[in-house]
Amino acid sequence: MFLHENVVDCVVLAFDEGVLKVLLLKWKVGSFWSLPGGYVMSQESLDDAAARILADRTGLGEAYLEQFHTFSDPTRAFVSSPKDVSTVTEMMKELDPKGDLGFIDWLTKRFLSTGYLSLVRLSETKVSPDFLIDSCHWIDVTKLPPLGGDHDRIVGTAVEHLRKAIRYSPIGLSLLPERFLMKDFQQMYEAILDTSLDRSNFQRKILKHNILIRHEKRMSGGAHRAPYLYSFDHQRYSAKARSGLLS
Amino acid sequence: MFLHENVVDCVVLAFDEGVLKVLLLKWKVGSFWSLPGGYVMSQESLDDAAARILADRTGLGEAYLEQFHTFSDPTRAFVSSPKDVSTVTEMMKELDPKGDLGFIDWLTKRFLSTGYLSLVRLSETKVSPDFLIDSCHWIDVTKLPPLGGDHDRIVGTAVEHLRKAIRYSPIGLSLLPERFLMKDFQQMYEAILDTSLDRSNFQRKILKHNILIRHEKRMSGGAHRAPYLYSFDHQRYSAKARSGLLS
DNA sequence: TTATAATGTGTCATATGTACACAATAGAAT
DNA sequence: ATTCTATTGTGTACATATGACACATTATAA
Repeated sequence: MFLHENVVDCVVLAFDEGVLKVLLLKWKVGSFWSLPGGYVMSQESLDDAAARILADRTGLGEAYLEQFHTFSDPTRAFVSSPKDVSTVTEMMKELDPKGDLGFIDWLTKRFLSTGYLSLVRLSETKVSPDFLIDSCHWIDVTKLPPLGGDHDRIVGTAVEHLRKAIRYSPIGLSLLPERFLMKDFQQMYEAILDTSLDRSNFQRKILKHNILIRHEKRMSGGAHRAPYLYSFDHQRYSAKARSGLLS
Repeated sequence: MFLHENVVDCVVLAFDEGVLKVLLLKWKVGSFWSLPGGYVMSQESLDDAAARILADRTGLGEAYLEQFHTFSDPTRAFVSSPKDVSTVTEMMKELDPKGDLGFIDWLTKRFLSTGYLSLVRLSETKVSPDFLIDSCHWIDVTKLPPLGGDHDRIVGTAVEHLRKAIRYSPIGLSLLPERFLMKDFQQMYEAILDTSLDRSNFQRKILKHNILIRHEKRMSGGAHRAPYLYSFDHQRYSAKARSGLLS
């Protein structure tokens, strides 16, 4: 009846140097930037497609991964301006002389794109380019380069979704290592909520939930009192009524 | 490359007799129950498709309408059991002797279905069946009949979404008439959150936000003090930092 | 005129939020 | 060794929010 092409685009976020960073791909053709994405195959669920695409690009077998929105603007082709189309057409002659890939179609068609939010630990990823992708970069979400299509809007929606979701569950922990400092924990919340929080009140509030395990101190952090390391008590959290850690 | 069939399913909710009700369709064929839904056309956005389907079924030109999830389980065909398929096959001979509609395919294929939540005023809707639909009913969301495919899960996800969304914005007002009683307002929140709230504290909390306009009293409500009517002050709400009305 | 029942507002104990103060301490500086 | 420094952990005091309930108000029914 009405046939559509469905893709999945992954907004892969990591917490690095105190800021939220998103994994972006720089294309060989035209130096376009995009999110990691790909087709949804015939008998594949969206979740499976997203997991496959994430795994292919980052090497991660398990990671926080959640659908947040499906984008469908009929004008949302990845490349739209006539100038860009001709640039791409030219460059494609090198990469695909026989035109087997139908690459132009691919870049200029409208797709239904389902966005997935993934939260990862930067250190656990092994990102890799491929024959279409020149390089992979972790970019501060507040300093995005011009992205193809509506990918900038997709990133924005993903961050907005994260901001809401973090009130209902401690998913932010997916961004931190197994053992972390209270300072890191706080900075992670501050980066996501784009606000500053009172250090001592934050600490008291989080600890009162009783779902963090206090471990040994981390020494050699400088000429001052050494902070404790903490980890998340999954069991204790599951036992309680699930909720967010802030407000 | 990979072609899919995309549909939109609308979870249309109304507040009636103190409970949340969802608009369900009873099919002529097989007496199946389903949500109102339909195809996404070639150059149509999902939002447009949802608005079209809602308008066709309820007559509503404007209504609260928001996408909440895309369902894609490969096994999510509307009719799956062999028994149901044969029942439908038989009954289809009457409705569609020449097989023009491809109705069996339609019921047994997997679709990508994007769920939309709509909040309406029951009194403003004019629901209408059609040549495939026997009748339309408003059903208590906590007392659903067996629905085709995963439509029960879609309703559940929609209500869950509403429960979260209502914390961020006063969308619940879309369920109430222009002027309403504080009691209705409270019952609406209670129905959505599935909890009971203290009457006097609720009233004080809501009024403190200063976004309700107090009008005349509603007389003839019974042998007791008459309550005020209220309406929502959109301007004042827009001027403030947008947020939910409950904590 | 009185009774009734739902409504609007008051009160108080408790919990939570917020802004600081202050003490503790690991390592650097002397 | 001793002192200094910067960060961390905890304390305190005040404002505000929440929750449970009391009480006064009042439109209609009896």
